Amino acid sequence: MVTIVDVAKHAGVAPSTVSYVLTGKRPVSAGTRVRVRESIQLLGYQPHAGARALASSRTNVLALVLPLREGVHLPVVMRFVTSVVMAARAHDMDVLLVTADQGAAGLRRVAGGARVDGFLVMDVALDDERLPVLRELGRPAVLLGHPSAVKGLTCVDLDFEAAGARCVDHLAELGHRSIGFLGAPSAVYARRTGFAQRTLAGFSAAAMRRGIASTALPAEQRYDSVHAVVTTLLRELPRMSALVVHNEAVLGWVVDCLRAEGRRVPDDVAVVAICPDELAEQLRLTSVQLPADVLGRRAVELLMAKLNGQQPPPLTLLPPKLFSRTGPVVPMLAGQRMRLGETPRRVS
Amino acid sequence: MVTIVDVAKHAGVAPSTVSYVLTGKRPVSAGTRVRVRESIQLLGYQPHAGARALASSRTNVLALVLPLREGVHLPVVMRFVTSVVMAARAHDMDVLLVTADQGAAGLRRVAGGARVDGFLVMDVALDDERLPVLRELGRPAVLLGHPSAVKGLTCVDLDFEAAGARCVDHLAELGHRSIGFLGAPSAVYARRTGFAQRTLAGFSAAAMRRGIASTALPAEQRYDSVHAVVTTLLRELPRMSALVVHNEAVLGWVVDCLRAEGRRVPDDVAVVAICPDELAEQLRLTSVQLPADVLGRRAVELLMAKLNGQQPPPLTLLPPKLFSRTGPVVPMLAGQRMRLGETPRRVS
DNA sequence: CTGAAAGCGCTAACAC
DNA sequence: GTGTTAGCGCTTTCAG
Repeated sequence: MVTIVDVAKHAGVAPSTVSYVLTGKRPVSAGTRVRVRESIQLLGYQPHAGARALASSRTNVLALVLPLREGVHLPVVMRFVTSVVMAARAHDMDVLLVTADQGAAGLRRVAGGARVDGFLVMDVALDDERLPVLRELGRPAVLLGHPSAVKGLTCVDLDFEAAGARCVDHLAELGHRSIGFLGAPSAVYARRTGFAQRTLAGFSAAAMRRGIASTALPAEQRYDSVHAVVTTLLRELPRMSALVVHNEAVLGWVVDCLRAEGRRVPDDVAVVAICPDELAEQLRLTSVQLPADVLGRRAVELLMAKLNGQQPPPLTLLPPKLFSRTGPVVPMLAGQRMRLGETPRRVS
Repeated sequence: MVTIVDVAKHAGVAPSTVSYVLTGKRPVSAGTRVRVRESIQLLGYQPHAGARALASSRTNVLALVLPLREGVHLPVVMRFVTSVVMAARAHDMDVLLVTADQGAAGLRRVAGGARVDGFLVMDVALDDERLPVLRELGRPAVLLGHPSAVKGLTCVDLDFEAAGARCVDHLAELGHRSIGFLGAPSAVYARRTGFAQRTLAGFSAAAMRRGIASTALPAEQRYDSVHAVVTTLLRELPRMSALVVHNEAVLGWVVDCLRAEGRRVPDDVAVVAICPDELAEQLRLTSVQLPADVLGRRAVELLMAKLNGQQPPPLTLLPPKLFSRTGPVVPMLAGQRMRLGETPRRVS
């Protein structure tokens, strides 16, 4: 293995100088800097992460705490993961995965062993048991999602309340006076997950404010549940002309079910979703974006700020963006014809 | 911070003894062992990961290299991730995430800095550019998926070839004589991804062997593409009575499209999928399981074996398991009625 | 069965 | 602007 001493010898300088070239923590004359860089390149030197962590008590690793619970939409989680990893890499950080099932003990273990510099925690409940632990550990942490009391924390989230309201406003402007809401599985509300409750609250408040009739129901991740919810909504709100869907997993089925009940989408019932753009694009539905990439990146940036001793605001809320998609909604019903792309070619 | 010296003093032993109690690398008398354990507990001692790595050149961290390319199904990747993390934890290992976009350089960086003990690489292409790098790094690695030449490597994979054949066999036994194959996006085949090609090969060979008419087409992740493929298949194989689908992302649409073309599922066209059980269960389709949890766990176990100096076989293939689901397939068409669960209750 | 002590490779005072 | 050096906390010989 090639060490810092090897590099120092090769460049004819002291080990510390090599270190300073690498960290930039003290000025090095241009000449030596170049020489050291060349030696590093030539010898293929890579600082030993453990040694560095030991000497500097900085690991350049952050922990990403993942949810694994019912009702979390795997593709969305995966989008967060990739955006966090890429953002972290841009700050020369690596990402250590901690699954939520390891609970508070997992956080303790990882922090206690000085394995990570800070935490990124996803899927925070309104009254999350990990919050006291996070405080006690005294390591910088940023939450993706936010609990009820935000004081002393750093949280990033989409403004779900505004998102729920935004859907209503958009539909109201189009003239709808009776709007349904199809939400996440009931378990998600039962465990007081912030984003779900807030979206619903924003939706309800906006409907109330505008004197719009509305009803909200949770939907499980099964076709029959979605179907039951849709028929119930149609029964309870006979004049329902629009539906807000906050449940990525069953979004496609919602359209199916409306059609199965004889409602054309969007002519009879307009559908607005709160979901990742990619999914809405695929189904060609109007939607409020769930910008996992932006949220992930912002979370990493806030964590880096805290690691550098700054005190970012306790709550960063991203304003929701509604993207209106008109035109034919897929999937189509029997009998209708799609615009076809080129004829598929055989797999080679 | 509480160090090994603190524990040693508290227990009245030498630091080395504490170390040996922890690692078990040399026998310690029952009495002292208990005393040391108590002190550790009492003081809340956690070994410093960096110091440990420096002294022992073992990090207890493994790198998981994730694919991020077009056509990889995010939920499936996420299932692998969680199963790998949980299996790793069972071996007292943590998981560091490396995204494939970091490429060979990412592997070099992580290995060179002694950040990890070994690699788990997902989504390996038949002629993967990272393989030579992995060899050169000289760290234990296990591949999820396998390239064409397996010599000197350690790979775990579902036996996709057998999976493709299994679908044909199952359908043949049910009397089908004309079977279509709807595959992954063409990009997946273009980049010579092992699992996709092998499934197709197994399917084609089995059809050939049994004298069954068959046609295979790739499908993009858009409704119009799926629709085009389905109509093309129906045109090219007019007597097609069964369809094998190897494309999780569009599985639901396939059923929609068949119905849009006036074919009842499964009465007119039987559909067999190769996908995670959960998805098949949701759609109530017969399927060959994609057991991400088993594969992930097995991969970790093989990596641990290599870290312990063993030489596991170069290729572990899991036999495919077909799970037959009969009864109504969702989603239903307009006019048809689902068995309803209980009436949904309002979101509190 | 246990202790003493020499590093592991790097950083960050402290010197000049 | 650069060199010297004392640790960082742990493992692991070598001694007993």
